[in-house]
Amino acid sequence: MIGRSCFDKVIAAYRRVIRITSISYKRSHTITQLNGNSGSVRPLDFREGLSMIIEGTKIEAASYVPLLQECINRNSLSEVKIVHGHIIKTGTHQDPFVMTFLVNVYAKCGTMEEAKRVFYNLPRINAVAWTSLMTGYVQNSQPELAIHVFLDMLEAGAYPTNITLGTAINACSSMESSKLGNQIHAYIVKYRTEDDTSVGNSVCSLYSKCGSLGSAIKAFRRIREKNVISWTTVICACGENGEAFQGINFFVKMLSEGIEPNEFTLTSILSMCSTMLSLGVGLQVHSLSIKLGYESSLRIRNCVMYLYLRCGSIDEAQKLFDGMQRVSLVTWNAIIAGHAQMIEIAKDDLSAHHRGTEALKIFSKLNRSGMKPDLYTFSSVLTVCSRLVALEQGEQTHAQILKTGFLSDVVVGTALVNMYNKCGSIERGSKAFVEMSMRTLISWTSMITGFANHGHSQQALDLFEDMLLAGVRPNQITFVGVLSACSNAGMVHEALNYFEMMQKDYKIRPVPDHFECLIDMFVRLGRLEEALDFIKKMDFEPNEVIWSLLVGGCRRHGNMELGFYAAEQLLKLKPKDPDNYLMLLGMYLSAERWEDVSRVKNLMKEEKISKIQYWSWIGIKDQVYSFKPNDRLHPQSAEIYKLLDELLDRAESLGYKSQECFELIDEDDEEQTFSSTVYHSEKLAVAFGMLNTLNVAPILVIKSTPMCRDCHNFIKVVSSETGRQIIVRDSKRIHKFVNGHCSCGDFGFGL
DNA sequence: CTAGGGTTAG
Repeated sequence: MIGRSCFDKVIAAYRRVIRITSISYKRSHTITQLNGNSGSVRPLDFREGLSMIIEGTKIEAASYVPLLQECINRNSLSEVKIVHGHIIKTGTHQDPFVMTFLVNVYAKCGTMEEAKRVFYNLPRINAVAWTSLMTGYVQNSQPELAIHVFLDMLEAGAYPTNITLGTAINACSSMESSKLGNQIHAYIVKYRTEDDTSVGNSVCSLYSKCGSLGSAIKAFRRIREKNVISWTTVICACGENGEAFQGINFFVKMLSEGIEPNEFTLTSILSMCSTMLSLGVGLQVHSLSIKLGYESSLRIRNCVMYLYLRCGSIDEAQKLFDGMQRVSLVTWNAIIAGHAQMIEIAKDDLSAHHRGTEALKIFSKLNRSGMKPDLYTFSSVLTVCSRLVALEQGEQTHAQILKTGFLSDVVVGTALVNMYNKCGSIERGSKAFVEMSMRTLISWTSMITGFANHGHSQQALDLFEDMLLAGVRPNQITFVGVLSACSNAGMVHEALNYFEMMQKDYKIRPVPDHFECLIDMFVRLGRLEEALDFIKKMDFEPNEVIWSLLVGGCRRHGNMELGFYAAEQLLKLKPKDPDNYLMLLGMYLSAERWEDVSRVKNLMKEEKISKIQYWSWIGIKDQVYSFKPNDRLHPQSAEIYKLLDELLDRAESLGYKSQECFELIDEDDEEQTFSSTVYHSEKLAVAFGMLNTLNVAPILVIKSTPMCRDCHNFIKVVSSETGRQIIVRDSKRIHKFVNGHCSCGDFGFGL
């Protein structure tokens, strides 16, 4: 980074020179045009050219250009060096045109050191050469250096062309320095080159990057002869500034004026369709791009695939992916992220789980393909691991990240912290957090929430105070973590304090999530009247979660009158969460209110509540094993039940009493019946885990519905009897069983 | 001269 005084120097120098040279634009322009004309030399085929070079045959100077161009397309620095060597051998390094082009070539290959060396050895340095070096620095994310070159150029007495000015503006755009940009723009206006197409394009882009769409559109309007780049720039400006719809309008106008979009235009429009989730428009653009001959364009294919993913048509996306012969890393990343995103919105846990394992499969395919994953890949994969509670895969990914050096990236680091926390290892999560060299709001929030979910309330609150001391401003989500920490520990006083702090000090409006934490807290403490008071105080209607918390609390604390009232409210909302139907059925059943039981069942049919699936699953190595209640399909069934019966006996001798717990069982395909069962799916999965993992390894089980009280008691005893850590993540929270205790404080199970 | 597509907390 260079200081502001340097910019002032640039401006001062620029001011000096532009006064003397303002008349000479025309002349510089001709130089460009002359250089742009490569004459009537027959272009060489790449292979032909390269073999001539290897044989040492002399080739014409102008033939080097298409040859080098092909090297760029193939992104092959080694081939560039071969050609460069030949240029020197044949004495063509005296040719200013070829050598200037070589500056571009090295810049495009990302090696600015080489580009600089060629530049300083040029036989003659003209405006095009200066501009090439500047462009190189802008492209390689060193805009400050581009401005330095600009200054050198002016001091050397060279005349900036329109393209030079445009490049200087581009450097300002990358630095997001509207100040310097404005200054240069002022001179552009003064010397009336504003209506020039390439200058105007750059100015339009500058204002878009600086966040003023209005100025960007004005700059666009002032361009006399708008080309496809001008249109693309203004369309992108709309997209970048959250006005995708306006961008589409510009696109339509562009088409009606007979300007043909190119690959850039099409990809920009397609990604805007993705953000707007307008699959229909996007597909029309896709067929337009096929008509225009871009059917095999990888970039357009990536965009269309991403469009499908965003709009939830994952199968279409997968089909497109499978049909692509050539893919880029972005293609892989998009399909992995797409599957990861589908985990959230999947209809049921089993299909969500399927999405996740699919994503991990694609990731290992990517690794086998020889392409190197990057920080985007790793962030997505870690997210998938955390959602699947796939600790082993997460550890492997962690190792791979260490090897490839992406751990220094703050997003990857945050995803890693989150993965360990979600997979039950708060120790490694907090270790990874401490080791981060930089933390964002999201990192802090993730760790606070991690502590809260693991029942480490005090640590969550301490960390929150650290965060404030570090000068990071909490947001709504941070406070959800803080309040849930208070709620889990029953810290009423602290909860109310933080709730007030959030509103008064940080001006954050409470959302339902915040109230849910508070109401949950009062309900757990059996302070049902206070919970009800709080509900009355909210400035929005109580939602499904809030009523269901109240119903659950009333059942637990035996306040049936309030319980039935809350249940009525819940029924009125026609809940979406299958767990709530289960809870209501349980309540009415134990109260022997048969009419209400059938009322709930009818509502379930009416609302098309999918069958409640009591699946549990466990991942061992790369395989995932799933279990239904009383599952006997598994090949190891005999061993599983034998171990389970042994454990039940041992537990009973220690005072564990099996309790009747109800789950809805699928007896035939049509009807769900209510029945009690000892062999709940989580018991089976835990036993299976014991049989198939090392004695020291923690057992990780996921369950699609809340754990019941019986399984919770049983697994507590098992954890102390066997000395194994057992982690069950159910649909509500994480339960970490260690030495007979659960991190949820025994308030976190279902019925 | 446009420089596009993919990531983290709930």
